[in-house]
Amino acid sequence: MTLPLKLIPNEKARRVTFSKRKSSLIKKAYELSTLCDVKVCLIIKDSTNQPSNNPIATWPKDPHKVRSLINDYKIAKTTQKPSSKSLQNLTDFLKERINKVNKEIEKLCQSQEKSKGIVVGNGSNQEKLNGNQLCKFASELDNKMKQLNLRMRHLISSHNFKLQMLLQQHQMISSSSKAPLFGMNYHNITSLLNSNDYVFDKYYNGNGTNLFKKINVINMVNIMI
Amino acid sequence: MTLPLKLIPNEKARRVTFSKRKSSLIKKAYELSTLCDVKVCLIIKDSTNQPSNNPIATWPKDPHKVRSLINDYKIAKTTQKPSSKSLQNLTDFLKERINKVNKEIEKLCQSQEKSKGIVVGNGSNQEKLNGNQLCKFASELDNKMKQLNLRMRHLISSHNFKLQMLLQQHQMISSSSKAPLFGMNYHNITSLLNSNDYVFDKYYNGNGTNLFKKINVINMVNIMI
DNA sequence: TGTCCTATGGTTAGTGC
DNA sequence: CGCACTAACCATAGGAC
Repeated sequence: MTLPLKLIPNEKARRVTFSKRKSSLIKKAYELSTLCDVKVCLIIKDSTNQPSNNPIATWPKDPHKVRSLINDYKIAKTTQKPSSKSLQNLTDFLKERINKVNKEIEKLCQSQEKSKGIVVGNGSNQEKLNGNQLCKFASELDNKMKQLNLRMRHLISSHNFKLQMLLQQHQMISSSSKAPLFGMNYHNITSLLNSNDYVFDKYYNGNGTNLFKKINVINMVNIMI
Repeated sequence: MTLPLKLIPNEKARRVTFSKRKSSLIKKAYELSTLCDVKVCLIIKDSTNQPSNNPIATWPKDPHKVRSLINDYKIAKTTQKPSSKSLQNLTDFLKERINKVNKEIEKLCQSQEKSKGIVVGNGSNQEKLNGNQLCKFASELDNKMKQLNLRMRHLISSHNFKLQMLLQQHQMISSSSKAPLFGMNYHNITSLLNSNDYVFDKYYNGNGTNLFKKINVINMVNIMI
């Protein structure tokens, strides 16, 4: 009957159709995965559903498999861009990337300045905040943390990629470990890795209990860029 | 013709089938999303493909939409468990969560100890690493960073959730902002937020240039748990 | 690789219970 | 709400190009 490809107006019909088509879609995903030996992940969020039920269905149901494919996707996303640009020159590429990151930081900072949050921590009117303001502050804080989280992920993957490029380039240039790369020798790099809070010695020597107390990845990235 | 639901042995037939069924699956995902106004995300990884092409296809193609739904999924995953446990007591819930996090940390640390990395940073044999060893080290580092990244995301979202719970609980108990919550008053919380490297005053007062140099979220989380 | 074609079988909107 | 049914529609394996 070739129903038009737009939102089904009748709510009941829509829910029935959703249920049926969701099953079929999951079945098809399973078939594709089985027949062709590929990893498939399906995430369906039904925001109209009552919030008591879990509004997000996935295939596969196993969260580990979902997480695994999401990681694959993210890794592919961060590593595919350089190849598309024919990888002209490593320094040019890094410069470009640094510019991009700096612009993003600038943009983010400006958008932060525009949004007026509740002023806290300057020591004068902290005690005047009431419960409602506290909640508002919590919400604000939550948003900021999410933004920072995204930012950190980006910086971390950016840093990982750059470090790997540096070291691979280093290997290509010379088999001797003493050859300088971009003005840094191996000692510089290891110093960098061990600088400040980034304690790799404890980490690799098996004493991992203080692992998460000392890590300040942001500082590393700031040194790198 | 009811082909059996198992891997298609013929490679060419498999690729053809994969291509056809992938299109159909994407079409179905699009139809479901349009007809029923739900967010759908499809990730397909074809590992058999040659690595030159991007082996991961998604629907929608827009990475922002993919990222958005992935975030929705992660949020739902972290917040769905308490509701299933009827949210008995907040402190019990937090204790349980703390135990869980600690166990995960322990597990992670143990798995770290088992995998033998190249020993760096102890100052004795750094200079003896050659180019190959450097690359190996870079690869190791990359893996560790990925794990740390995952870990940090988890701790951050965990922290966000707990803080929000605390503040909402605080509002429920009393409209006065001076009521203590779990032995902490409002001043404690703001002190906590402003402690160490977490400089919210600069952040909120618009001087955001040093924003990313000072943040040490891990310390915050360690204080909270 | 992609497209077209076709017979076959699977999917689905609508209906009834 | 879920299940069963059915006619119409669609997906798809296989083949050809």
